[in-house]
Amino acid sequence: METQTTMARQPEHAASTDAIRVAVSTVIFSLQRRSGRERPTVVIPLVRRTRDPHDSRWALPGGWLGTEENLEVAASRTLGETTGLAPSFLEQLYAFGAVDRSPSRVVSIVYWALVREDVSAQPAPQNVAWFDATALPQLAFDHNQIVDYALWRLRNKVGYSRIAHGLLPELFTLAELREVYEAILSKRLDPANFRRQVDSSDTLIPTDDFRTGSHRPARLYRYNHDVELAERGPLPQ
Amino acid sequence: METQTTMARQPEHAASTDAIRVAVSTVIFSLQRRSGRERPTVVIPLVRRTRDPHDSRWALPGGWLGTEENLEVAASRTLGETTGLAPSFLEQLYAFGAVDRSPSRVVSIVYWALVREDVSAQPAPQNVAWFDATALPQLAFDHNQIVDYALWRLRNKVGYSRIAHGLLPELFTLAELREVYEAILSKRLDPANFRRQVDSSDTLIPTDDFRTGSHRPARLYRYNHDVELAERGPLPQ
DNA sequence: ACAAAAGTGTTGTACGTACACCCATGA
DNA sequence: TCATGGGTGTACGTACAACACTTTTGT
Repeated sequence: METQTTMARQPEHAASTDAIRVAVSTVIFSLQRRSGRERPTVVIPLVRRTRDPHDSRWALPGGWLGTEENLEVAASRTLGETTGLAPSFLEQLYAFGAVDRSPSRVVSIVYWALVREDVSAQPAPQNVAWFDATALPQLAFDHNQIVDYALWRLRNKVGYSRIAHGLLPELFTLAELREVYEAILSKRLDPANFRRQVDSSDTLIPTDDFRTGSHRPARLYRYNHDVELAERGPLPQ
Repeated sequence: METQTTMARQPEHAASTDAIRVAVSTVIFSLQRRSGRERPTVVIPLVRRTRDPHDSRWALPGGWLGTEENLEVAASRTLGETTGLAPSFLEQLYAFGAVDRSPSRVVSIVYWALVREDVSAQPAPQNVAWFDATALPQLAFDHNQIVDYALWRLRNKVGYSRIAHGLLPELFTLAELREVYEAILSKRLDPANFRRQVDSSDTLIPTDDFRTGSHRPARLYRYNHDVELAERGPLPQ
């Protein structure tokens, strides 16, 4: 039979794969506030391309997978090269491999990450700029679709995990945490109910410090690192 | 600066990727009942390898990604070669790319699929056998971990989507549908509450036929194809 | 008539939402 | 003292689990 002969051919001979290359890219989410106390915006860093195809278009940070490099390591590497710091969250998003997504055949393993708010305030390297994630220009390749999908995952995950903490610095007020949720979900949340929800979930440790501002001081909280930002299931590593 | 030069190198020159090959594999779930009216078991088909590495071990169906072949097409192809039929559900699971998962460097894009119960009752091709998904032997490569992850996704998704319908034939009783949930989740469900839950969700169309057996006949239902088995988000295609 | 599955009704608890209300501070 | 955000109390509605109960068949 033809069938099982074909199937038994697992990874030991490389028939006609010569032209397929593997890249790793990362959608990196962070927060920015225009002026000091404004509501935050979800932003992502993009890299301006300096060659064809799509010369001078903005693209996701990424690069070729190294022969001796694990996928997640490659994602961390490009992430570090772009933001200069380590992410508070990093997860595989999807593998994009449509034949026509690039002139040559490229399969892109895309990751998505969160970096804390203070990080994206650092000066960005040349050719790197931060954009409002909901108002992007036309990007290179299929990167607009990729960002849309990453945003969808972010919004989803915010609903059933504590992932939003990954965008905040060590200490934060409940209002600041709520504003993160509001920025991601694009809707206002009831402060009273929000408070009860989060502090009935054992993820916050109250401190004795307060953020003093224009009104009644707000208590500062710290994230309880005993609970994971998000359950990842039985994935290796 | 070194940084942006590195990052701007997107997919136009193929430095040191020669040794990385791309495979596509699929975890295929179906149901089997030992005798006619027994409780169903979740089963998956495996292929016995006939070469090194891992000669004679069981492995997931899969093969090399064709140069002109989209990822999902490759998954469908290997799925058809194994089961002989089309899946009722097919979704990307994860990209596995650890350096040490195979003697040579292989990145496997893994899909998972559901095929209806009646399909897996057909005689399997030579070298293909169906196994209880919760009691597998030691498989080739990292395939045990992959199946564990696929099972986790299946159990998760069963909680928030109508995916279980994808394992049943066109017509089924509520008890049969409930048994699918019970087999996947490994726990018993209250028949009364289960009934209300599913038929308040607009996914079932009652027919005028009944399944007659040893007791009171049960109404047969049909799946309402207007509602998707599972929401996939803004993914391309 | 009886066993067993099909199918209905009822109740309690948990949780999210809406919103009224008090508290503490800067200006 | 007033405006405003911080923080508490309470009431309502929906969703789900538990379980008692009725219906309908085969034997």
